[in-house]
Amino acid sequence: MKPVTLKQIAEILDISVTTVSKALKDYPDVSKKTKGLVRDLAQTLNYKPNEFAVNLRTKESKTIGLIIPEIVHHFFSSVIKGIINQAEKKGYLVIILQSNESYDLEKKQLKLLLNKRVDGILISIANGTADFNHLEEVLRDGKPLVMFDKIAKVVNCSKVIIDDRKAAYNATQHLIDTGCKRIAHFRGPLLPQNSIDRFLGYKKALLDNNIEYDSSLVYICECGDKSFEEGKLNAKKVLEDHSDVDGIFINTDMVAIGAITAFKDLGVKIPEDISIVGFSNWFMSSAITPTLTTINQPGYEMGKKAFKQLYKELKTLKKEKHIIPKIIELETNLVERNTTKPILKN
Amino acid sequence: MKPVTLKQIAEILDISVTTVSKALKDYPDVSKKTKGLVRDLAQTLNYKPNEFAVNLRTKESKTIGLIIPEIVHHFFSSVIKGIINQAEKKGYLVIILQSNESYDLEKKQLKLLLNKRVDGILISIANGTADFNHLEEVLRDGKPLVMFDKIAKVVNCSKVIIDDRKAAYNATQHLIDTGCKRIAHFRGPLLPQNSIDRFLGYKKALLDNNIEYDSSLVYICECGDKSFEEGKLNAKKVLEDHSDVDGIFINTDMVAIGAITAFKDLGVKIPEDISIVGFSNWFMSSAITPTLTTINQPGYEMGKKAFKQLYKELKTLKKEKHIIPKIIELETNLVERNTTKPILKN
DNA sequence: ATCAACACCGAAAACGTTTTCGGTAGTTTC
DNA sequence: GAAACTACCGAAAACGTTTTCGGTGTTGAT
Repeated sequence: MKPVTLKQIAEILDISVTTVSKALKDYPDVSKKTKGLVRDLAQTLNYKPNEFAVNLRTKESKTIGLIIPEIVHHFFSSVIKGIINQAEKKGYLVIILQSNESYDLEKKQLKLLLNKRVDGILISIANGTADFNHLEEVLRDGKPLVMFDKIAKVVNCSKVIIDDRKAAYNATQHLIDTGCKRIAHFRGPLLPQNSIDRFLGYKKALLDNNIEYDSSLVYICECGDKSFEEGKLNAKKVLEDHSDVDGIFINTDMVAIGAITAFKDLGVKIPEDISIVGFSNWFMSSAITPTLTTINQPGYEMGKKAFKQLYKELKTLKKEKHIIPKIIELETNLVERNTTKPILKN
Repeated sequence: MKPVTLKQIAEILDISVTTVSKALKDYPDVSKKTKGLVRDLAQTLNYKPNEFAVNLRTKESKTIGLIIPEIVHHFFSSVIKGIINQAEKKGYLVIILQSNESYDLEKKQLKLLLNKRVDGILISIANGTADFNHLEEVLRDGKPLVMFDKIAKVVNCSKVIIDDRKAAYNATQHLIDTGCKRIAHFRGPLLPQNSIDRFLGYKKALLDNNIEYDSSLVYICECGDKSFEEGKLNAKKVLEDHSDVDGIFINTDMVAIGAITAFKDLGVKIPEDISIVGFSNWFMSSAITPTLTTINQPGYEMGKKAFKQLYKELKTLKKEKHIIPKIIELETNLVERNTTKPILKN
C-alpha cells in the first residue's frame, strides 16, 4: 500500500540509495549491469519517484498557475486549451482558478498559487481589478508572470494581446465601407482595457471618416452571463432612441446574437435596415441566421503563445537574473458574413 | 530573493525552529508573547511555508487531478467550473488535463497525475476508451477516483451521472405525446455508454407506445467539432431518405441546432412539419429561433457533486482502509420550448 | 613494482517542514 | 521541603530525493 521508495529498492538489491538514484537517472558512473537490475526491479515494483521530495530538492514543481475570469466562455476555454496542450508538451501541469471577474477572488487566488509554489503564472485579469499590487508581488517573488487578453498595461511583465483598438477600428470602418452612416456601439464595461480600446477604435474610425461622434449612440453591456439578454435589450433601446441608426459595432458576439434575435423579432431587416459587426468569431456566429460578420480573435493561439512565453522566461531565469518583458501582439481579421452588406464599389 | 524559511526566523529571534513552527500553527505550548513575535516577523518577512516540504511530511498535496475529453464545450466547462469552485472552498487545487477523446492520451495523462501524486482523481472518460486498466491502477494506488458523465460501469469507483436512458425515454415520449408518429434519432458515436443509453431510451419509448423501431431512422454523429455541420447534413439526409419523418430526438443540442438551421433553409417548418428535441440545454438553445425543446443536463451541479464525493472519500481514507463506491444520479428534466408542439389533450 | 587511469560505488549533507519526547524553571499543594 | 503540576522550549528524527566528494579495486603502462 505504501509507495515504493529508493531505499526499498536499495535494500532488496543490497546496494546504496545513491546508486539506485543514479541508475534510474542514467548516470555514467553506474555499471550497465547494476542499471539493468535497478531498472527492472523499479519496473516490477511500479516505483514512482516521490514528487514532493524531488520538488524539495530541485525547488521546482513543473506546475504553473492559471487565473481566468470565467471558464464557461468560448474564447477563454479556447485559451485554456491552448495553454494546457502546450504546457503538457513541455512537461508542465496547469492549475486553473477562476476569478469570476472579482478583484478580491483574484487576489486570494494569486496568493494561493504563490503559496503552492507554482513555477510561474498566467493570468487574464478581472474586470474589476484596478489595483495591481498582488500582481507585482508575483514579480517580487521572482516568478515569471505572463498576462493575456485582459492585461494591466502598468505591470512590467510579458503580455500576449490583440490590438483591440485596431480591430475595432477595422470593424467600424467596415460598417462605413458598406454604407452605414449612423453607427452605434454596444461596448463592454467601463474598466477593462479591451473594452476601452474597442471603444476608442470605434471613435477613431468615425473621426477619420468625418462622422460626428455621438455619445448617446454608445450603450454599455456587462458581457457576463446575461450577454444575450443585454443584446436583446439594447437592440430595442436603440430602435426607441435612434430610429436612424443603420449600423452597430458590438463588443462581443454573444451580445450581437442577442441583438440579432431581437431585431428579427421586431421585423428589422439585417443587414438592409441595420448592419451588425460582432467581436470574437465565436463558432455560433457562423451558425446563426444571418451569419454574423465579426472580428476573429485567436483564442487557442493566444493560449499557446502565452505559455510559450512563460516557458521561455522559466528557462532564462535559470541562468540569468532578470527577464526582459515582451509584448506579443496577435493578428486579428475581419470575417465578412451576412450581417453586413457587401462593400460598395465607388 | 531566496524565500524565507523557518530557520531564518528562528535565528533572528534566537529561538528554535520547532518553536517557530509551533507558534505559526498555534500550538498550546508556546507563550502568547513568542507567538506574537513570530507571527509579526513572519508577516513582515512575508514568510510562506514551503509547500514541497509540507507535502513531503504530510504526504498530501491538497491537489486533485481532472481529466476531461474536451474543454471547449459548454457542458464540460460547466462541470469544470463546478469542480474548481467546490475544490477551492475545501482548500484543494485542481490540475486539468484534456484527453481529446483519445484513449492513449487519457492513459498517459493519468500516469502523469499519479506521478505528480495528486490526492485524488476526477475523470470523464474518452469515447475511445474500452480498456480500463489505467483506471484500475488509480484504485490500486490507493487513491480515490470519481467518474462523472462518461463513465466505465465496470470500474469499481464512485460515479456521478444522469440517467441517460430515462432522459432519452422522456424526450422521445414527449415527441410522441405531441403527436409525432415517425420519429428519427440522431445518436452519438457507438462506444460511449451515454450514447448507447440514449439510443436505448429512444428505442424503449417507441416500443412502449407500439411504434415499430426502424434502424434506418437512426443516424450517427461524432458530436465533436463538426457537430453543427453533422446536424445540417443529417437533417438533409433524413428528408431525402424518409419524407414521412415528423420528429427527431437528437443526441446533443449543437447537432440539433445544426439540423434546425438546415430545416429552416430548406423551408421545413418546425415544429409543424418536423418536431425536434435536443439534449443538454445548452444556453444557445433558448436563443435560437425557434427555441429548442431539450433535456436539461446539470453540468455545474455534476461538477460540484463529483468533487464533494471525492472529498468525502479523501477524508474517510484517512481513517478507514477502504471506501464503498457510491453512484450518484442527478435529475434531468425536459424543457419544453418551441421546436415541439404543445401536448395534445385527449 | 609502481603509478596513473579508470570504473564503480556509497556516505553524508542538504532541501524545509512537522511532531514526538524529554527537559527546565517556576508554582502550587499538603 | 518534597511532590506534583504547569508553562514553555528545543533536540532530533523523519519524510525521500539529489548531488558532491571521496573512496576502493582493477587494469594497463612503465
